[in-house]
Amino acid sequence: MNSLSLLDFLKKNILLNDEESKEVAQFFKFIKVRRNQIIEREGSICGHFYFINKGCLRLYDIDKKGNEITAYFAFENSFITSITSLITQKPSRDILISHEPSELMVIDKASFFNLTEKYAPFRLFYNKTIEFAFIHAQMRIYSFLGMDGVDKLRWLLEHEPMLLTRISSKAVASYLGMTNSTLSKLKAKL
Amino acid sequence: MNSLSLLDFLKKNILLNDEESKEVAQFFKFIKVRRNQIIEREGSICGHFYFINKGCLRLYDIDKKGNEITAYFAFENSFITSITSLITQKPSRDILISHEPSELMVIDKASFFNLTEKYAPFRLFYNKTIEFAFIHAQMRIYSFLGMDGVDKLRWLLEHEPMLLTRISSKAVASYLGMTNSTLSKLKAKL
DNA sequence: CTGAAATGTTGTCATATGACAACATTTGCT
DNA sequence: AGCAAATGTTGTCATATGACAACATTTCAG
Repeated sequence: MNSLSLLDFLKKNILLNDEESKEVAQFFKFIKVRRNQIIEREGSICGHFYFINKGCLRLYDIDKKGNEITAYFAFENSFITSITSLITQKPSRDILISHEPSELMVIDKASFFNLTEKYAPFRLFYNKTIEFAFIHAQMRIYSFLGMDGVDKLRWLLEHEPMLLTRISSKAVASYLGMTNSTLSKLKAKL
Repeated sequence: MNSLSLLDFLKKNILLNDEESKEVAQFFKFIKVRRNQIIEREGSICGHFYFINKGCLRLYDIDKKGNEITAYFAFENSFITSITSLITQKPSRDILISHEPSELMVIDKASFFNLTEKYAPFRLFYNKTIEFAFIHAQMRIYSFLGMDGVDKLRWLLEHEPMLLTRISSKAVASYLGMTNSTLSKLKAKL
């Protein structure tokens, strides 16, 4: 059964009971994606949330100079989407891509927000998720605006070491706001 | 009467009726602060939300090198607080300071969250506020990681021009992630 | 009002990082 | 398995920005 991990998550992290968890899970659809597969593209209005059963996704943007800037990464047992486009309902600047072969549970925006209306714990979970996404973004601003390259790399080793083991250097560099050649040189320096 | 602006805000932006607005407003306390007065200090656990009746506040942090990094600014008719400390209930890295003589309506954390329980429109407003704070932080990451100084300044002129008219250059520089001397030179270049 | 402190401007200089390129390595398609 | 494309490494060079300092201007407290 493909939604085992989602059911677990609904029970343990969102604190729904068995019954509710099954009801909620019915609104999700299982999809499988290859490595480096684009899941949401730039220019479209994002209408889905993705729960990651297995694998990892990345949300990024392409700036005026043609360079990638990474918004964030997500791994198993977490949700990801282009929240900006989803909330504003404007065409997205973001691209959502898989970095490993992944198994996802997809839910459309309307169903998702209906669930936040119907199930108080689900709403609470959504609100907490946004709060922590904000705190994380804020921490990144604090951390990256002041630091030089070596310090950013050390920061990453301390706070999000998984990125360095599971994600391509190019994508990590785009998350740290530097080029891949600079990142490569910094890693050599240690 | 000091809470006129708050009452207006509760009615127009949060969509509470007259009765409800008055009830809600009772939980706020009026305070007046001078220019450059510290309202929340580093190291304490933040327990209040501040509605700005008049004036402007800034939330910032001091990094390892001793440089200021600004999280955000807020002007009249908006809320501000050290949301990270308030949510995590950990000692704050943030300092909240006034940049003009300001009139504030303060509410403690517990009362605030009680209001989100009691009044659905108030809860909705809080959730929307966090969503947009997140979107704003994300936009800043996108905008600032890739850009050089001139582009950041142009970005600011386009998106938040009020900062350049109402806020000291030093504080603006700390928002853009550059030194005040660099900002000064960039402004000279146009 | 007056002087002290904070802020803003401008200059010089050192340095971290981007741009670009050559090459090595890994990945992915058929 | 084998070739093409993407990614990673390393080098050289140019440049934007930080560090620091001198000075001008503004702000603020007594």
